[in-house]
Amino acid sequence: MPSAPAIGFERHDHSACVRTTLSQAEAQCAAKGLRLTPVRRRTLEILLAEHRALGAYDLLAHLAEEGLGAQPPVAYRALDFLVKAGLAHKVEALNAYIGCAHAGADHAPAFLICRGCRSVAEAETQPMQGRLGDAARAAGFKIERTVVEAEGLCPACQDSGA
Amino acid sequence: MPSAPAIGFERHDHSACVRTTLSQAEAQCAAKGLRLTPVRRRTLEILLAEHRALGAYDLLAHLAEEGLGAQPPVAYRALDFLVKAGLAHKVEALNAYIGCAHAGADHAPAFLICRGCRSVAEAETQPMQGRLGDAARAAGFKIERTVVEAEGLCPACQDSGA
DNA sequence: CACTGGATGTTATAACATATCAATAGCCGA
DNA sequence: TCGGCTATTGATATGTTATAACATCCAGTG
Repeated sequence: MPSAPAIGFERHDHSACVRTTLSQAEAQCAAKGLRLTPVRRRTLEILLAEHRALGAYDLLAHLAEEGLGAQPPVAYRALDFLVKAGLAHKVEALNAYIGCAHAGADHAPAFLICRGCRSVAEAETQPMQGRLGDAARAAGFKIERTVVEAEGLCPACQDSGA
Repeated sequence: MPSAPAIGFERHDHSACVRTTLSQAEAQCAAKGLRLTPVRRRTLEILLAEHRALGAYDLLAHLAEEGLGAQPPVAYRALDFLVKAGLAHKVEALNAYIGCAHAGADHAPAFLICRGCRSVAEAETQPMQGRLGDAARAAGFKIERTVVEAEGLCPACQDSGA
């Protein structure tokens, strides 16, 4: 079983990881016959570049600056597309959105959310394992999607005496 | 380690479970020096009686009917109190609130959310166990609160051909 | 070309949540 | 009992997140 550790809180070369992920996204969309249109592509790029959870209206502000649309549906449509395509996720605890750090297969993400700096690290879960899976089996419940999020403090914010 | 299975999707005697939970809540508040005022008590009663996730404004409509206040802050204050006291929970995936099924100690709830009938079952998790705990330890992340929710179909809604 | 389906543009509104300030009620020590 | 503190409530306004509804455009296909 492959392990997918959080890659979240270390510094790294954003511009490189954005480029890589973006080209992977293009390849995937091409392969699946999905259209990564300018708004959608730019939306993903913004999410990846920020590397943190962004509200739909924050995103919309970015898009509006660039003449890519100024009404809420523009942002929500792009986000819906990316989420459905597995290229972004919604962080429910924040009502915010984040670019997927593991572009690729369908997966059940889990998030570590720092309340200090609002950065978010993505890990993987196995939904049917653990307590939630036990409860679902016991109840005869059929899981279609899972939300697994932890709020707390990242190492940096623990140090800076939060 | 005590097991706390979901009690969610079976029929049972609501009025009895509401009464019981409510009197437990009163006892707890008395013990901790918290004030279970009329609005708060009635809010909890409504949540327990519904036995499903209720939006803040749905709740507010109930309260308004009874002359307990008609402005949003009334509902949100009551909900905040109950959530902080561990007597209710917020279901993040629904932006909705539910009475706690295990009135009592601090706990990390997990929810099974039926998209068919919007009923919600509550189970328990152990935050630091499983993948999320692994990821947190690996990242040096300090978990303060967890959100664990599964969306899908309850047995009844699976049968009724959803 | 004409048709079809997805994507976009636009307006409006629904749904969820909080800031702020004034008034009141319960509590506790002097 | 008085005074002062704090929690609670009342009320208005506003901020934030999300979707409904409908028109238009545009690319690919028969």
